[in-house]
Amino acid sequence: MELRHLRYFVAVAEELHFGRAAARLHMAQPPLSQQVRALEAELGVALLHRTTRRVELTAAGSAYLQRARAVLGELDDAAHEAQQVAAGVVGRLVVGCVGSATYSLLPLLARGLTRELPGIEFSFRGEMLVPDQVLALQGNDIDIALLRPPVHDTLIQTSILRHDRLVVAVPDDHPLAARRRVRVAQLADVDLLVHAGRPHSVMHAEVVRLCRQAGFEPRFRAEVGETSTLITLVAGGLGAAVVPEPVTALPIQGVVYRPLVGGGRVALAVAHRRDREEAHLRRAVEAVRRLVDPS
Amino acid sequence: MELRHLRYFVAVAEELHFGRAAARLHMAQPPLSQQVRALEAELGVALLHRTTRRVELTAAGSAYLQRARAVLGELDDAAHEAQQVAAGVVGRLVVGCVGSATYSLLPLLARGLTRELPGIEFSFRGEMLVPDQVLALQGNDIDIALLRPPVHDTLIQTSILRHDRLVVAVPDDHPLAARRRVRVAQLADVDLLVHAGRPHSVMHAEVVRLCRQAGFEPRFRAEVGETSTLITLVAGGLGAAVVPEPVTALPIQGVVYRPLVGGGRVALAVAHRRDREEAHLRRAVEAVRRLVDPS
DNA sequence: TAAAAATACTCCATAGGTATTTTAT
DNA sequence: ATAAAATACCTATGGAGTATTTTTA
Repeated sequence: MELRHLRYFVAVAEELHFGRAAARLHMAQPPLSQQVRALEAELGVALLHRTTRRVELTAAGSAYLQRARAVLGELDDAAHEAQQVAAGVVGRLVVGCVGSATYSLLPLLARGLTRELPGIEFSFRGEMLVPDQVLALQGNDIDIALLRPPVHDTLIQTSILRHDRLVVAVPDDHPLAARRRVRVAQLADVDLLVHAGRPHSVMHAEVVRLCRQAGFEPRFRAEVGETSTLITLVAGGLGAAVVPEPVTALPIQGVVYRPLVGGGRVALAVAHRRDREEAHLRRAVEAVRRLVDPS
Repeated sequence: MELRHLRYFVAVAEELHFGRAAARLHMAQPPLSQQVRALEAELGVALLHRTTRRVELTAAGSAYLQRARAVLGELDDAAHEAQQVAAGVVGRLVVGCVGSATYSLLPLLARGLTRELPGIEFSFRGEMLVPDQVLALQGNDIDIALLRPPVHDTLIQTSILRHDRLVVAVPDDHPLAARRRVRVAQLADVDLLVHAGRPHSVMHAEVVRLCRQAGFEPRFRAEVGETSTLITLVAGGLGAAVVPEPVTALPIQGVVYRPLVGGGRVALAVAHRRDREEAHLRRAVEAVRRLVDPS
C-alpha cells in the first residue's frame, strides 16, 4: 500500500464520484478506479458501494475514511514538526552543570532558557563532576555542559562565560570564621575538604597550586562528590573548603563564607560537542551566554 | 511522498546502516539511499547525518521517526478496523422504536444487543411514529426500526416479531376501571385519545375498525404524539386510550389498564432498508429477532 | 438512452538493480 | 586499506493515459 491509495480513496469518498475525484486529482478516471480497487483488494474489504449512478461509502469505508484522513493529517504535522526541530524552534536538550554553579546558575538558566526558547524542552542535571560531564557530552547523554575549564578533548567546544572569585567555607565556630577575609597562608594548618574525582578537579588543582605558591602543602581531610555534601561536611565541622564564590548561594546552617585574598579565580565555561550543529543547540548555547553575562 | 519513503526511512533509522537496512527491505543499497534522500529533499530537512563510517539521526530525524512509526502503526490499525467493520464485528447502529414498545422493548434490547454484539455501538430513539421511522430508514438516520406494520415501501424490509394484545388505559376513577375486562361495545360513549400522524397510525385505524364492527363510531377527544404523553393525558382524566399491551410497562400514577375483549391484536415488526446488506446490520436484526422471541 | 464506472491496451516515468566512485577512518 | 555511502547508468515494473465496453436507473 502507498499513500497514493489513501489520497485517492479520500478524494473519491469526498466527491462520491470517480470522475470528479479524478478531475480534482488532475488525473484520468480509469487509473483512479484501478488504484481504489487495488486498495480494497489489499485490505480485503469493500470501501465503496458503486452503481453506475451512485457511489456510496460502506460502513467499513466510513471507518477507513476517518482513519485515512487522520493519517494524512498526521503526516503533514510530522513534516512541520521535523522542520521546526531542524530550524531549532522546538527540540529537547539536557543541560549538565558542575556542582559549584548548580545552586546559583541552574535556577537562573531554568527560568531564562524556558522563557527565551519556549519550544525547547530543557532538562537539567546538577552536581556533575567535570570529567563526568565530558563523558556525558561524548555519549550525548547531555547536550550542554556548564563546567570549569580546561577540557582536554578536541571534540568538545568550550567557551568561557565568566571568572568566579574563590571563597573559603568554614564552620561558624572555626577560628577563621572570626576574620572578615582569609589569606591563603592562613590555610596552612587547616583541614581541607575537596571534590573527589580522577583526574583531580580543577578546584583541587587550584588549591594545591595556591598553597604551594604560599610555601606549604595543603592538608586534605576528605574527598567528596557533590558540592552540597562538601558544604554539609563543613557544617559538620570536618574542616574548611575552598570553593568558587557562587557556592555561597547555597546557605547551609552553621557555615560561613569568607573571601580568599589573593586566591585567583576559576573560570566557568559552557561546553558542547563541536560536531553537533543543530540550530536548537546553537541557540541554546547562545542563550546561556546571554543569560550569564547580560552585558 | 509515499509510504515507501516512510518505511525505508524507518528501516534505516533502526539499523543506522544503509546496507543492512537495504538487506532487511530485500533491496539494493543505492535505491534505498536515493529514496531516503528524496524524502529529506521533500521535507526540506536532514533526517540523518551520514559519514561513510556512521549513520546517525538528527534531532529532526528522531522527531520524524517517532511520527513515521506512529503513522505506519495507525495504518495497520485502520486496516484491521475496516476488516472488523466489514465482518460486522464492530460498527455503529441506530435503532428506532415505536412509542408503544419503547418502554417494554428498548430496555430489553439495549441490554441484549450490547451484550450479544459487544463491538457494535448502539443508540436508540424511542417514541417514534411509524411514518417518521420509514422516513428515517430511507434517510439512513436510523438503521433498524421497531414498528407496527404494514409499511408500504418496497425499499423497507419488515419482519414480524410478535403480536400484541390490546388493552384500554383508563383513569382509575373512570367507570371502566371498575371492570376486570372491557368489551369493545363499552367504548361507545367514552372519550378516546389516539396518536397523531398523517397517515393515521395503525392503532388509530385498528380502533376505528373495531368500533365500526361493534356498530358505532368512536369519539376521539385528542391526538397526541408520544405514548408517554398519551398515558399522562389519560392520568389527567381527558379520556381513555386503546393501546398495545406492552404499554402497561409504563406505570403512570392514576392510570389502570384493562384487557380489551375481542380487541384483536396488532403486530410488532423489525424493519430495515432492503438494500443495506452490511454484516453488522444483518447480525443486529437477527439478534433483535432472537431477543424478542427467545424460542 | 445517457451517465458513469469498468475493461483493454499502450506508454513512459521512475523505482530498483548493477557497476563504479568517493570518502572518512 | 577498507567499509560504506554516493554517483552513474540501465532495466523493467506498474501507474497513468486513451479508447472502448458495460451497466443501471
